[in-house]
Amino acid sequence: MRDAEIRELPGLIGEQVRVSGWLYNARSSGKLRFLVVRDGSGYLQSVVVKPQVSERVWAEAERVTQESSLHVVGKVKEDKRAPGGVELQVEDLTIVQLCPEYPITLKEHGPDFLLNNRHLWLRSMRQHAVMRVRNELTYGIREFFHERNYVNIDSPILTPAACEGTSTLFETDYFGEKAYLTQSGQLYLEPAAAAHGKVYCFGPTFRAEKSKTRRHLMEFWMVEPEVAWMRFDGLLDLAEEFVSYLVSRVLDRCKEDLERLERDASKLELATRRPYPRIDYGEAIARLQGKGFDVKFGDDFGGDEETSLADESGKPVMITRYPAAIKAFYMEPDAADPTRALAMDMIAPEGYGEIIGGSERIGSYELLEKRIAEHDLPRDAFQWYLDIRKYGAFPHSGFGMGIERVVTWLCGLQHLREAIPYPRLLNRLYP
RNA sequence: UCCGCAGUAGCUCAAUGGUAGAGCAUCCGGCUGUUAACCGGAGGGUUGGGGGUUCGAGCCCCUCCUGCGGAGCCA
Repeated sequence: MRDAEIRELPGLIGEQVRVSGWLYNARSSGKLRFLVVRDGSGYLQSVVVKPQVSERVWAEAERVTQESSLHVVGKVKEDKRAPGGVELQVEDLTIVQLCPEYPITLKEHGPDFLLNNRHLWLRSMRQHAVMRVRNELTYGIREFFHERNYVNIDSPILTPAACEGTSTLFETDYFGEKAYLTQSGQLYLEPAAAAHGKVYCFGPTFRAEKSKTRRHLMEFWMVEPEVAWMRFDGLLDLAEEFVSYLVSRVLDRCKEDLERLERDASKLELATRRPYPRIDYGEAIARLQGKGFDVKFGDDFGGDEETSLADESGKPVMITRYPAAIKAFYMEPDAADPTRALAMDMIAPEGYGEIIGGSERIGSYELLEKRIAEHDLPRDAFQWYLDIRKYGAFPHSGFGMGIERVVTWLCGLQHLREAIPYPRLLNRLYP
């Protein structure tokens, strides 16, 4: 007899194994009991037949409750009637801990209840599938960059000042000084690009905006590549290659999870095919006006406008060359029209919104100094950032991608809060 | 911060201003192939808090609290 994970069982037909896990669900039919056991690697229908087991084992099978931890021992059997085609003919059953009435049933629950029980909700089949997709995505991100010789540079979480000066920051005490939780690693990445050429950071990001929409979290994860000598066109190519790689990878390796989530994979397959549409900001405004949206040149896009633009092709779309006035201070102006910034947003289809924001960065010391003044930013706090233009200035570009937004899109979720293990939302810091 | 919706059993939801109910979960009983199994029975309620209108309020009015969705802002 050997210990086995449920994932291995199709290769162990006829063998006697012990599986350790939790009771997902139980169904009964008189002298037959079907115990569905999950162990993290899969779900296993275990069949207990009364005349074939001891009285003790039968009694245990009758009293075991949902989410009790247990060991089941038995022979692995092929059976078309079992979900997954494999089941366990139970010979022995040991309850490790009998679980009292479990709050989360297999029926519907509301979001408030589920979020208060997030530590238990993670065990549910859908949440399990989402976390596996997230895991594949984050591993794929690191592999994508590592294979292309990027160096991972971790940016600090505690920072002395606003990175962009716009969003609200979480403030904390740093031995008597004010410190803030980072809202982007980018500014710290640019110096590292001068050291290593191609770099990326990947970590948590904090925004104290009082946003209450399905597209916002107070704490979320962002991956930010930054590349020396890369110009705007190269950035668009990189973003497109990156996203199409990740979608292909998840489609390839998370088939079962996407099926459990009832995600329509054919819609994601569109995003594996390059190129993605690239729409100039001015053209985007014109198209939206043609569809009757009340937008004018100089406006930023709302959720409905983004959805409309991305749904034209069903692929992610890149909106390029935004007016400099509505973008961040560090973005390089377009040489052909300095009122425009070499900025790009990538919008996911099906209403999932902006997943990437990026730009070519300002290369000139004088221009950056001017922009810092125009935005009323404290110059002293940015001296080190200006230094990058003082000591060997170079063109460079980068973008940031929000992990939870991508997970939400890939999994076809309704809310960003399901895409992170422990979501931090407005007025919600538990568990 | 602003706008809208909601709060009834552990959970999801019903209930014309007139005796608070159902499904699931729990407990008891039945069933040798169940697939969120099914069938029968039982227990389970300060209807979010406070105030008001009324013979009578889960329902109408005021207020506060909590949650949800959206705007703004962004990934």
